Amino acid sequence: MIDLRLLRTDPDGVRVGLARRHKPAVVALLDEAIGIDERLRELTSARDSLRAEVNELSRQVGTHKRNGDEDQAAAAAEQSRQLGDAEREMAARFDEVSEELRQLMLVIPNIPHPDAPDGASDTDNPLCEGPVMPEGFAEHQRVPHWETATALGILDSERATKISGAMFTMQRGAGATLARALCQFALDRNSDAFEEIRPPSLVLTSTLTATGHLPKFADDAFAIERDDLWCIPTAEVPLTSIYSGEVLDVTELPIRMMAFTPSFRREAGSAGRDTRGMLRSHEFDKVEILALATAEQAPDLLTEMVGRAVALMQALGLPYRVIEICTGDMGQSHHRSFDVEVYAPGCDQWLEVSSVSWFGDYQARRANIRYKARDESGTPKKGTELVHTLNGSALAVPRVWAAIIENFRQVDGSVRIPEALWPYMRGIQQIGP
RNA sequence: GGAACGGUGGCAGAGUGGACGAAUGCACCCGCCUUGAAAGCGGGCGGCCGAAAGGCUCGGGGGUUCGAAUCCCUCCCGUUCCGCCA
Repeated sequence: MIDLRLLRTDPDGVRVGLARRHKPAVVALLDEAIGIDERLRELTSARDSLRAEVNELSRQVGTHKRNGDEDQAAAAAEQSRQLGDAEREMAARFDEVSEELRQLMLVIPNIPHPDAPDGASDTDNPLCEGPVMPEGFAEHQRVPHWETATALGILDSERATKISGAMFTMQRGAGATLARALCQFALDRNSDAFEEIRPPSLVLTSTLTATGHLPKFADDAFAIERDDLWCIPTAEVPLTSIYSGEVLDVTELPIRMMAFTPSFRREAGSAGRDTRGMLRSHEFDKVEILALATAEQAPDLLTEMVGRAVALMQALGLPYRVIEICTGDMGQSHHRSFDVEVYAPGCDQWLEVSSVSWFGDYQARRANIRYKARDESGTPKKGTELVHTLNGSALAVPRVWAAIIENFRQVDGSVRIPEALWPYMRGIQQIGP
């Protein structure tokens, strides 16, 4: 959620900031929220002053009773009872308006960072690093991974569909080993700075709301309705909420965590796209890195985390590039965001293999993750501040898997395994004849 | 799933209808004392909303009452025992 106080003190600033997303509906929501908030504040003070009177009268009842003055006590009680009725009515109206405002605030997106590039859609995303299009591929690399992998017996999409329906994949033999090796590799490469976590893969509604996936994107997630649980679409979801409702000490920050988890996505809006191979599926494995930080620590962490995602692609020897996400293409919770893409010569596509984002305090406000600041002498400051959250995929398995199969396909149809993965491959350095 | 007992501030732990936003201890902060520290003494010390007055907050929600940490209902969580189970 964006800061309600900022909305009150600088509504125009917020309006200008959100307008950069190029979504007129968003600004309309904002204006609606401003109006509701004004009503809410009027109700608050009306309700509070009624409560203050009831409380004061109740105190008087006590005092009178202690003094043995029953008549006065009864009179005050009667008066208090009448005010109490009015208070209840006012409180009910407050609750109604308050919930209305909350629901609205939950769907208002984050304000883009001033340095985020302006743009209307993904075609405006500027290139930060790497080639527009890499060159020098041989004919034997121009084979889609699903053909190569099926021929090698390491991808069995047909049987995956038999088991679970469309948009599920299954790797076998060296292909399954490769998928797992990629995870192990990504975890090991980040274990210098990130605590490894194995979080739950099913979460409460409140957990999925904290990251911004609910209420707006309910259609994109798998729900287990009978038990009121959701399948996580990314490890970002459980990791972000690990410290929800807690007050951390600034000396603990930044907190860095990483996790290997399955990720479940309904892909409701993508029906019919990328239906072949491993480019898009309902379930895939991913290693995620995440940090909780102060506002001051966040920019450097963002750079570092993009660098970590890039370093993995370099170590694997895959052609990659980094693009920054423009204001019109950003996700709801994003403040600033970068994608790492690798090139897959077989299907001739840039594949998004990592998305690293800074969320400002947007998620922390939803999840209520705060910290106690300290001054120069180390004395705790009064009050608390919201942390900033950042996260990114270190490595999303299927697309990297696909890119490896295509980039390292040999003339004879076999696939060479990048040397960085050898320690995790049980001695397999090449798949195929 | 069944039963019993619990859930109070950073922690421990009192509090069974009114003077309780909450004793006491520990931790923490400021000051005095000290060469420095400890001890001692004095003071302070949760969070949220609000410009303030004031309001809210004793696991969540609802109820009884003029008034609820305290009584009632319900849900959640924890501990122990039983059942079941990988």
